[in-house]
Amino acid sequence: MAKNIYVGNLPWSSTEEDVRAAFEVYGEVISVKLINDRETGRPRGFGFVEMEDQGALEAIESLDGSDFGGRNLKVNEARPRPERPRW
DNA sequence: GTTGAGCGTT
Repeated sequence: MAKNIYVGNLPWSSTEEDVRAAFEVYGEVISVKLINDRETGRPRGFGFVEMEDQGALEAIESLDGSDFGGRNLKVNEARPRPERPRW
């Protein structure tokens, strides 16, 4: 099983591989998604990481409030998102 | 060439 993790307060110069490198220390990283502004293309400074349940909890407890790129990282379980309707 | 609370483009 896997969990979606919300990662915020990221430096604008950070990339997905940076986040993945930080998270894969605690477990298997399934996917990393950094959110950028769709209209302006600017990085929004937050993203989502998909991990196994155990590794996700370890990463949340360990990386939340920790220093990442000079910023205080914000890590939490992501909010459930509705599936795309297939109509 | 900028900015800083938050929950996503498939």
